[in-house]
Formats: sequence, C-alpha cells, structure tokens
Amino acid sequence: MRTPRRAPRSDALENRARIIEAAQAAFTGDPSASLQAIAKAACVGQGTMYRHFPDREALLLAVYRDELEALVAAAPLLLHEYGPLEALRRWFERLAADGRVAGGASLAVDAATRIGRPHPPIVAALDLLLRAGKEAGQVRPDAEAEEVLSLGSCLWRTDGWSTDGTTPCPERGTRMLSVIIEGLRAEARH
Amino acid sequence: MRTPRRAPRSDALENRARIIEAAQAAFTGDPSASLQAIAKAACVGQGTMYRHFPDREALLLAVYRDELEALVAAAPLLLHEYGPLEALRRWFERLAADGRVAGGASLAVDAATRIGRPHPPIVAALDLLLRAGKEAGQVRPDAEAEEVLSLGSCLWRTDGWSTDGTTPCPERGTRMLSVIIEGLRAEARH
DNA sequence: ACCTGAACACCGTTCAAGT
DNA sequence: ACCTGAACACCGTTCAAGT
Repeated sequence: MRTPRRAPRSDALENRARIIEAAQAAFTGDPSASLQAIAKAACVGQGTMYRHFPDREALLLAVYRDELEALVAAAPLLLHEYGPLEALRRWFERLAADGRVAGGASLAVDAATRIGRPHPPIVAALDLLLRAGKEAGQVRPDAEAEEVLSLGSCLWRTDGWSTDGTTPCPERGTRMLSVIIEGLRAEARH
Repeated sequence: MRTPRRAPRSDALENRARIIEAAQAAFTGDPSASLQAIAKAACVGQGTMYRHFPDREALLLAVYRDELEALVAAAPLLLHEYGPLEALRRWFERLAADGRVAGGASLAVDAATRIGRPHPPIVAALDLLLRAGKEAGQVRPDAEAEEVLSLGSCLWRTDGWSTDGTTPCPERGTRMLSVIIEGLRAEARH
C-alpha cells in the first residue's frame, strides 16, 4: 500500500517553504503569533496554510524539525561522553536553554506535550537516557519518559522572569532541573 | 486613605453572585469555558461581567476562593500532624487531587502560576512547608516556593490520560510527585 | 452607580470559486 | 492539483446609551 505519491507541484513546494520561513520569523518574535498573521506574511491564502499544516503543532514541528532532530541525536552522544545522570542533566539543560531563546525548539516540545501527545522521537530520546540510567542502577526503575518530560516542561517557562522586573533568572531553571535529577536518583527510596 | 467605599448596590451584589454561580457550573463542565458564554448563562451583559472580574484569573480566584483558603489553611495543620516532607507530599497530593476533578481549585492555581503571577497566599502556604523542612534539615536549603509550585503544576495535567484510551492513570501523578519530593530532600548533594 | 448590548478587532476553520 | 479569499462561528474587550 506504499502510497506512491507523485512529486508535488513546484508552487506547492515554494509556498510550503515560504510559510515555514514566515513562521520561523513570527515565532521568534512572538511564540503565540497567529496562523492568520503568518499566512499573510507568507503571502498565502489561509486555505493554503491549512492544507500544508493542519494545525499549529504541525507547523511548529516543521519549523523546528532540524533542532528537534539535533536534540534527539544528542542523547546517545551525551551518553557516550558522560554518566547517565549527567547526560540526562545536560540533555534537559540543552532543551531548556533552547526554550529561553525566543522561539526555540522547546516551543514544539511544549505544545505537543501539553496536548498530551508528545513528539515520539523526543520521548524515545529521553527514554534512551532513562534506560541507560536504570541499567547502571543510578535512576529509579519506575521513571517513565513521558512523565519526566512533563515534569521538565516547566523549565522553559520564561514567564517567571521578573516579579522584580529585572533578571531573566536562569539559575531558577538550573535549580528546578537539579530537583528533578536528584528526584530521579535510584537511592534513598522511602 | 482607607477608601471608605459605600455599600454596593444590591443588584450589583446579585449579579456578582449569579456570575460566580454560572462560572462555577461552566468551569466544572469545561475548564476553558468562555467568559462570553458565562455572561449569557448568568443573564448579564458582557460589560457587567467585565466590571466585576477584569480578567479570567480574577473570576477563577472568586469561584474557588473557599477551596483556595482551605488549601492554605491545610498547610499548618499538616505540619502539626506529619513530618515536613510528608506534609509537603500530602499538601501537593491534595492540590493535585483537586485538579483531577473537573474544575478544581488547581485551575486557579495553574492559571495564576502560568501567568507568572502565582496566588500569593498559596505561595506563602508552600513556603511555610518548605521552611519547616529546611529547619528540620530535611529539605534542601535552596528550594524556593515559586519554583516548587511551578514544578508541581504539572501534576494536574489530566491530558496525559489515555494514549491507550483507557485509564485516568492517577499513579502517574503519584510518581511525579514522588520525584519532586525526593528531589527536594536535603541529602546526597552532588 | 450600575447595567446593557452593539461594536471592534481579532481568532481558527471551511469552502465555493478560480487557475 | 493547488491556491485564493470571502465567510462562518467564535473569542476578549470597550463604550455609548440607557435606568
């Protein structure tokens, strides 16, 4: 049933590319930019936007495809270089850092996770890290990737910035990440 | 400057009460019910709704005022009966359980926290628990209430329900809470 | 002093009509 | 086969006009 699919028309490809480009720019300016505004910026009818990307999440995945793939690829590399817990910490640190810049890939991770339908490759990457930690006896055996991802999704809430109106407070994220990592340790079950 | 404030007109009071009642019903049906629909259900013009509650969060706080106060009051009681960590666990458990029923008080906590402007009494209650834990040497000294609340706000995401389409999975929440509690312990700093 | 409801500026989504 | 853009059913928010 392979769905042979003839090559798409060239104008469709151009439109698709222009939409992604416009979305990229829009999201870095305002993570909650409207699809309507993006369509206009891309000089494309709303219907066209809709045909290519049935919803906001699909567009986010397309825009941050490369970053997401890089993040997935980073998991085994980190495991090769560090112990499981440190690899886990650095992986999340990277994801969170991505979220602190406007319009990072964590935008896509967050949207998908919040819908309750997290991006499978991301879950798989996290699962790889957790599995390695469990085999090394360093991570509690009952930790599940989806849950940990849900826990981690608070790390890139840049809203908590400035009750005082000043600093972006990156050490808050570091501290929260530290709580998660310590909480995942295999020791001291009570 | 005490703002002496004459007693409000009786029709204003009635409207206010009717709005809260309608919102209560609407939120338990659908947590993201529109203000417009609530105004209509309360037989009130949109302007009236707006006068009483300038935004969605104000309405949420009013609807769940009693539950929020009960939650705040529970903190010292739990501390009286249990050790700091167990009290902390039960406090969050209660907040999360509240979130699993449709339209619980955690709706208000969540909305406020997500805006980056968490409900101060709730933060104070959590701070009380953390402070007791630190004094007992059981909670890591760098834990901050706002951060922990932000971490905990993933506990009542009922979205992760059913990838398999079946169970409400309350043990997922228990497990995530356990990770947070263990991560807050004062031991094993690395 | 308070309420009403039309009006404004937006959303996401659909769909007949075009090429 | 793909695109366009008007149209639909909604939002939150405001504000002149009423009582």
